[in-house]
Amino acid sequence: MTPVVSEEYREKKKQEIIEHALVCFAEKGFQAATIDDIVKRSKMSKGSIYTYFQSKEDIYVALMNEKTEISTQHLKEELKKFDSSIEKIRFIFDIFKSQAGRSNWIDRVKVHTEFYLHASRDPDLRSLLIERAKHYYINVLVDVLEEGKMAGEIKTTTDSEIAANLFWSMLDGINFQYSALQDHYPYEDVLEEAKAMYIKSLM
Amino acid sequence: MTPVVSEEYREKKKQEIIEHALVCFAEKGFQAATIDDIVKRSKMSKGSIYTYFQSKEDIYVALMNEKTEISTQHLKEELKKFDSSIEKIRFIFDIFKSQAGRSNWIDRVKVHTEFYLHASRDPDLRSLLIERAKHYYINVLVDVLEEGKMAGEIKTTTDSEIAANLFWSMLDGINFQYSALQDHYPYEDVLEEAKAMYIKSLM
Amino acid sequence: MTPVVSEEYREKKKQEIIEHALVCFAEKGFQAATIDDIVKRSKMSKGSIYTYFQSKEDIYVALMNEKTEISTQHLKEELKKFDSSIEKIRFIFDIFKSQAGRSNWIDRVKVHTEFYLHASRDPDLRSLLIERAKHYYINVLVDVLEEGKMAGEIKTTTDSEIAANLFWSMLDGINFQYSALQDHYPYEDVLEEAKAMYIKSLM
Amino acid sequence: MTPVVSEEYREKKKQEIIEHALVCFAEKGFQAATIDDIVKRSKMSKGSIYTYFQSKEDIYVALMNEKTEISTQHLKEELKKFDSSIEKIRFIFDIFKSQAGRSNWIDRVKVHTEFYLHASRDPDLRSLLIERAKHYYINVLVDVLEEGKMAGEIKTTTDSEIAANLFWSMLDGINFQYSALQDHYPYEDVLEEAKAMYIKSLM
DNA sequence: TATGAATGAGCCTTCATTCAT
DNA sequence: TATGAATGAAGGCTCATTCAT
Repeated sequence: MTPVVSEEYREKKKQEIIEHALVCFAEKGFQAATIDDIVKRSKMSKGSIYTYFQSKEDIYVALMNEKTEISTQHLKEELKKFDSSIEKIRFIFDIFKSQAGRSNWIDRVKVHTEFYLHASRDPDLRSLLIERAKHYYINVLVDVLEEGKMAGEIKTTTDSEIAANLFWSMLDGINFQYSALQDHYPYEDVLEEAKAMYIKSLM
Repeated sequence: MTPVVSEEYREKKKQEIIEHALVCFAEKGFQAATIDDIVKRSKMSKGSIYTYFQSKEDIYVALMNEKTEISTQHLKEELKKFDSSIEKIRFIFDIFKSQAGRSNWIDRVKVHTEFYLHASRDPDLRSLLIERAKHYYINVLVDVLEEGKMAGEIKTTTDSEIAANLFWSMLDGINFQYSALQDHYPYEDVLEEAKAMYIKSLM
Repeated sequence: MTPVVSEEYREKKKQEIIEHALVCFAEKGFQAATIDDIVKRSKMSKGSIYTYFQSKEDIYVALMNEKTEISTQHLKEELKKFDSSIEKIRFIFDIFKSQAGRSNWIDRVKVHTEFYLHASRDPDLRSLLIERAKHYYINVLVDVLEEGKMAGEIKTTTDSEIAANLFWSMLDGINFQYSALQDHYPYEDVLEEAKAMYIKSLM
Repeated sequence: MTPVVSEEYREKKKQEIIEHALVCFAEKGFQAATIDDIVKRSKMSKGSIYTYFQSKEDIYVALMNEKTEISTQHLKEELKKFDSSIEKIRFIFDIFKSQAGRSNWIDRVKVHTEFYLHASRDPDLRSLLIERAKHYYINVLVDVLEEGKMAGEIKTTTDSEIAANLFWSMLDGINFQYSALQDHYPYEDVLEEAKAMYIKSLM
């Protein structure tokens, strides 16, 4: 067992690399971004990067596994603060809305989208993706919706699974368009409209 | 001096290359797919491909410029068949639904998504993309919605531009999730749900 | 035996190709110039060019074998017009001087130089080159010099072969510098100076 | 952050590549010589060569910028050793004469000639060439000649610039013929004759 | 651990030449 | 004879990864 300090150091270093890699991948795409790009950005040596990660792909996967504000883990905690299901859903939309100005939000969306594409081509990653989509994102929403049905907030004819899928698909689409069109896309307005529409459809 | 081969022959050849390229790009992604992959698939020679296209990117762009069932040009024509705005919107959802089984629909979506990502990084392509998004897709919907408002089908408080953006974003998101998760994604059900939700929100 | 007319036609065509090829080779160099360049310039088809020449190299060699104003064949005839050896030498310098303005003189020099380089690497061409240098160019001068010695115009201590070599080397060098530096090189003045110097050294 | 390898190491490596490239370029010409040829000769990896040079052309230019025994820099130093202008001129001829046996002299001349041709087609390189020809080679000779005129060694009617151009053109031509014809060319004799002729013309 | 030089497989593209029409 | 599409070998260059220091 290596000492804790060393482990912390490793973690800090990995995190640093991941952050710089995110920008590189967002800027050029995973394939087009080179290790040398990350080297330049992170001001680390090429060898160093390979002490912390086994391959470029490894950095990519680590980057996607990273905790973000919208990770389900974190999301679940946050949602506990609300009693109403509708409020919970409102809250999720608002989290996205609050990302609007964030400097690296578009970067994250781009990398996320590309990673989906990438993973859809790799059997192992694809399984992981499906697993995560199903058991994490979908389930978080399904729980909220079921809860809402029980509480009488949401009409019982709603198919939670379908509705949950629609929920995340819609957000994905909005984020994606935003990441591509940026200033030419009315991100916040569309999110607000989507929120109203989605909630209306549940009631 | 009449050309040895007809213009139609050239067009047929280009189309052939594009079709094989679509599969290759979908399978591996634009970057990872090699000209040799296209050579193998199309059973043409490498040189031949370069007689019809200037570069790999050129094939990519041609592929995206291709007329499809969902091209706005075609869409506008089709929409004229309907009187009601709501019916028009229903129709668009149904076009997508009808793609569900189509062999290369997922390929098309993947390539479309990746192209968006790709274009968002290239100033020239990006301008083209924004132009097209705005003046084609958005406007088609805006026209339908405005028409619906005039006809009293759609509530006048609707902001057509926002609603139009939401419409296409939602479809993009649904298609994207479908292309990534495939059998694990209830494409048709989600589309049906989205249709109901969207229409409800307009009334 | 094909009819004479057809042979003339072939010759005319070949000549045409050669002329366009000269410009292409001069502009880009033999290697960098492509058959397509010649196609574009000559407005013939690629296939046509290959009916008259077996290969790019073939055009190159034909181009070098072409009769020019400075070809020894032609030169010998011209020199007969002069009685004095010194006058003959003067005349040769003046031929070069008269090329100064000629539109394609620099092209010819460039192609000539490059062909020398090229031929020096190909055993067959190299033999041809040596043969031609020796038995043609050198001998023309040697004859003139020997004649001059006999006539008492040129001092008998002159080694004709060395002097002949020096003569052509000097001209080669002057032409070469001119072709490279063009307007920045005082071609005519240098030729005049060289003429004076060379003649002085013979007497 | 000290570099892992010293600057001298890098310089040594570059030099090594240049030396092998010289042979390759001389053997086949710049265009025909491939990076793989240099790889084979130098026994380095392809990637390695690209760590030290940006492109094939880059190696070519570096090769031409290299210090040689006949570089003006070096020449100027050497010429200081002589008081008499005539002696200086003699000395330059003798330097060339001393190259006669040198293993890579012919290679150098070939590459030099081809580079001139090459540079005459590239605007940037052409400017460099003209600059260098004028301000270096020509000026070295002009200085010697002017000095000689002042000292009464050289007749004052001589136009130094013309004479200087003739000087280098003549040497270029002699070297070029030698490089092409090799054993079939009486290099040393021609140089000796040229020396006598040139000096005689100055007095 | 840190560094960056070394490696070489792999890719896009070019182009001389062939050949069916 | 004329045309230009088809061919595929070959070449310059990149870049993920390794490894000696």
